Amino acid sequence: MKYWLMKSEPDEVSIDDAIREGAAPWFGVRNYQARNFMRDQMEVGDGVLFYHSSCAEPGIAGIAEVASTAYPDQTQFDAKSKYHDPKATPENPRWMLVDVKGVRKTRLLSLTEMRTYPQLASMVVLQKGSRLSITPVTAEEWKAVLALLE
DNA sequence: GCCAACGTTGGC
DNA sequence: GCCAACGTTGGC
Repeated sequence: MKYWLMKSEPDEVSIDDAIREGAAPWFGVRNYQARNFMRDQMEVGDGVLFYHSSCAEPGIAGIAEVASTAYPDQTQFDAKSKYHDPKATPENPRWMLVDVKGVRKTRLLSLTEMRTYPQLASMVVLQKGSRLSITPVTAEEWKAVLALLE
């Protein structure tokens, strides 16, 4: 059992969407580090901090969980998709994803608030210049975040 | 819209 | 393999 923080633009998929839709493919990741986390490390049941990015109030907006192991992201094969990758083929997929299921909405733990807590200072998402859309969260960080969301 | 930080591409 | 140019992310 591992823990993760996953960024989503609420204009695309918000925590409300994720809860309403249930398990849904986390498509569109086009970064190798983030892909490798999904492909190599994620397991069904892993905890996810659902983070809203590129919006008025960026921060953790809810809890989700990993709902599948990794499989190919179908949007890479779709010439009409903005996530199309001409170098990917079904025989040789480049991009993998997992299904993610929204569990519950929480209060918004904003990025600025997160920065005020020493117990969260180690989180990858808070590091200078960090822009990875999927980052590992330690058990200690997970517990600390959940305590703040009570 | 700006821009710092970082990732990717491609010529050499 | 180096690295300049370019593209993207994402907070502000």
